[in-house]
This record gives sequence, structure tokens and C-alpha cells, in this order.
Amino acid sequence: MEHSVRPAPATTAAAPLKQPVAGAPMLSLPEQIALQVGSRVTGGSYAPGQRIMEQAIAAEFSVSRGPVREALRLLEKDGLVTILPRRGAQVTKLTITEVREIFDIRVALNGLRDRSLAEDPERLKLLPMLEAEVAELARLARDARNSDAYVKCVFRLNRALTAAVRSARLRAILDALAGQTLRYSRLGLASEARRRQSVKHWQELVKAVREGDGDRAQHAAELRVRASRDEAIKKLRELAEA
Amino acid sequence: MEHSVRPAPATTAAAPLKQPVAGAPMLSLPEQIALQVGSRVTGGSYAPGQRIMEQAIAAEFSVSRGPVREALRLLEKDGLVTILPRRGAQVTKLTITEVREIFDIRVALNGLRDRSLAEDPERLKLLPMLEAEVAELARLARDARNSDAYVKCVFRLNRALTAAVRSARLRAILDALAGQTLRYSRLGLASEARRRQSVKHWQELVKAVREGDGDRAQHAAELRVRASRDEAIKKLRELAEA
DNA sequence: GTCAATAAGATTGTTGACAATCATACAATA
DNA sequence: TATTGTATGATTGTCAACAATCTTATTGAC
Repeated sequence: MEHSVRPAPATTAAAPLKQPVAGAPMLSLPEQIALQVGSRVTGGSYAPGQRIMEQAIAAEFSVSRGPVREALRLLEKDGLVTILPRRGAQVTKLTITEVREIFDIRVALNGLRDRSLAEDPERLKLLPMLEAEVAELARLARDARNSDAYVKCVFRLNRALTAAVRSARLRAILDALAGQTLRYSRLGLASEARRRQSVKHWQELVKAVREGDGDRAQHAAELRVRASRDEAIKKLRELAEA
Repeated sequence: MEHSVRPAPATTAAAPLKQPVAGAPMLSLPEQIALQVGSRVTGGSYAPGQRIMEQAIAAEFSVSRGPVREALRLLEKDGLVTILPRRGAQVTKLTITEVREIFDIRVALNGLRDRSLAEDPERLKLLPMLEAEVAELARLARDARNSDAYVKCVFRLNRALTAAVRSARLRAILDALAGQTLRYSRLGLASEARRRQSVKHWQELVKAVREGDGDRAQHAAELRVRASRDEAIKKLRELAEA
């Protein structure tokens, strides 16, 4: 019998789901639930393929199943869970092929994103942050022990760049794709050689943005994500052997 | 038993939500509702910006508001309706800028799509259909009176190509984008000159697919969608004046 | 006349209960 | 033993009512 031990049900008093932070956008009940459950997925405390049951989540957050259903739909939109009719929701489990497909879309759309940023008339407002973060990347890449910090910095940088893009639709798609490949992107930056290569790609982007060169920005982005893709796939294949 | 065939209430003519069709994938209640309401949006019988009220739809289809809510969420995922918290759903109304943004994403992703098709080992199975449809396009383009048939043929061809793509995620995004730009794509093929140019781009794609040349396929797709974008935007601006 | 506060109605958000379906264990049969 | 059928519990789908919020209309003050 498969008793995959569910982590910590009993006392898992889920966060109080509290309301009002003044300036911040107030989140609806489903959004709050989606946020919490989603972080368990991306954070790895829910395993891929694991089933997520409405009643359990509802009890945990002390709400009825209605908002939970909607939260699961939201997570499905982000690709974090998969909903099967009459069979409920489960943490999305990706095949290596699917991971590659997502990366391929990211190649195309991150290229579009970085081109848009480089061609944006207000791109100069972005430059200080971009330069600072990339300098930090270069610093972190000099010591192999900073692997984790390096990955975190890349994520932060990517999030900031996506947030800076004008097109709301592009933002939405990129956010969803980033969420889905979060745990795999980490694999793509595991080796020191890769991080050094990654720094070069980011520096190339800085130059392109500074000069307003959309072509170069797009090209750098494509190289960057392709490299990340290839390394992640390679690592996944190695893991699949074992 | 699962809900199915419900005759519409006397006054409003709501399609009966039929269930059966053996081989076809059986649609859930929300999916059926989303399909019908969605066709009203794309078909133009609901105007952009028009509000869609849950109770009204529920009464029309003789169901409770639960499935309707879910149907509206599905339509939001396709970009056909916009849901504002505590304020309900309304038919998505796009600004010219937003239309352009969607087209820009389509440039990137249709490029990826056609590249994938051209590099697919089984691309030869696609060739007969592709060649036949493009030949039909060339034929239709010779007479200005066939404008409508030409547009229909392009839509059909695009749908077939998207359906043939291996990546389910790419398919989903492309379908959503196509649905959102349906009414604007038509504008992009209104002039005879544009249709002649369009034929050239499609013929270029045929060649690329035949030879398995992904680069060329992608390039042709990008040119094609960009041309459609520019013409649609131009027409929209003209309409905005009046 | 314009604007703000307020009240009434309309609409969405949430809930708990019931119905339909699925998954599993067990029994019966070959 | 393997397979099929059946019963039972678990889980999702749907419903109708209630609560919270928004919209609109009206009133009153300036």
C-alpha cells in the first residue's frame, strides 16, 4: 500500500489568511489559498503527482470547498496542479519532454521580453537595478559555495524583469512558465561552469539594454534560456537513470 | 446522473446542452456552458465590454450559479472574458495597444510552432493537407470577391497547424491567443494586396516544411504574423478615428 | 447646479448539504 | 490463482440559501 507519508497534517495550522495590508493589493480568499498551496508545490513540500483533496485543504484553512475549488483552478492556470474531471487535483508531474517544451516556449518569450525591455523608451530606469543584480551575480559566481545564492539572485532578477514588461499578457504567461520550471531551472545552474556562462549572458543583456539594442537583447536571452534548458535536461536524464 | 440535456426556458433560446457523441471527449457542464457563451463572444453577439451576469446565464441554461462561475473562469483563461473581483465578468475589451501585444506574442509563438512542425520527423504527414490548403488560398486570392472565404481558409489552416503541434502547452497558449485575436485577424486580410502577400508567406512555409528547414519556417511565420499585425493595427487606427 | 452622504436593490462570494461518480476491498466464480 | 462482480467508503459535482459587497437612485447641503 502506498502510504506516502503526508507531511504534518495535524497541527498544520495554515496561516490565518489575514487581510488588510494597507497599500498592498488585497487578495481574495481563493487567491490567498492558491498562494499558500502553490508555494508548497514550488517549494517541494508537495511531491509531483501527489493528490490534493478539496476537503483537506478546506478544513486546513477553515473555509468551505467553494473557495478551495477556485484556488485549485487558479493553480491549474499557473500549471502547478493538474485537474482531472471527477478525479480531483494533483501536483503537476512533468515528463522530461514536457519540461523541454516549456523551456522552448520560454526561449521564445523571454526573447520577446528582453527585446521589449531593451526597446522600451523608459529602459534607463531599469538599468541601475539590472546592473546591480548582474554585478552581484558576477560576484557570487566567483565562489562555488554560493550556488544557492546565485540561483536565488537569478530568480529575483528574472522576476523583476518580467514585472517590468509592459504587456500584461506577456507577464502572465511568463509568470506561469517560470513557476512551472522553478524547480528545474535550479538544475540548470548547478555547475560552476554553467554559472560562469550564465553571467556572460546576463552581462550581454545589460549592454544591450544600455544601448537600446533589441536584437542583441533578444539574442542574449535566447542563448541564456537555451543553455539553461540544455543543462536542466541533461541533469534530468542523469537523474532518470538512477 | 450527470446533468445533461436541459431544454431552454421558454423565453430565451439557450442551446440545450447536449451530452452524447460517442467517440468525442465528453464535456463537463461548465465546459458546455463555456463553449456556448464563448461562441457568443467570438461570434460577436456579445459586445466587448458587455457584462455577463451569473444568474442570467444560470437561468438560461437551467443550472445553478456554481457551474456558471466555473465556465466564466474557463473563458477568462481563454481571454474571452475578464473577471473583476466583486464586480463580475465582462466581455474582454481590448485596446489597440493590447491587440498589438497579443500579436507580438503570436509572432514569437507562431514562429516556434512552425519551426517545430518543420523539424518534426513526421512532418510529411502534414504536407498534403498543408499543400492543399495553400493551393486553395492561392486560388481564392485571385478573385477579390473571395475575401471572406480566404479568411475562413486561413483560420482553418492555422487551427490545423496548431492542432498538429506536439507540445500541449504551446497548443493551449496558441489557441487562447487565436481566440482573442479572431475578430482582429480578419482586419489584417481585408485588402487584396495583403492577401497576395499572405499567400507568398504561406507558400514559403510549405517549402520550409517540405525541406525540414526550421529556420525558414520560423522566419516565414514571423513575417506572416507581423504583416497581419501591422495591417490590423492600421485598420484599427482608422476605425478609431471614425 | 454640483457634490457628498445615504438607502435600496442587485450581484457576487461563501457556505453546508445532497447527488453522482470514482476507488478500493472483498466475495464469488471459474 | 486469476478474474469478474458487488458493496462500501471517499471524493468531486451541483444546488439553493445566506452574507458581503457593489451599483444606482435619492436626498440634502453648499
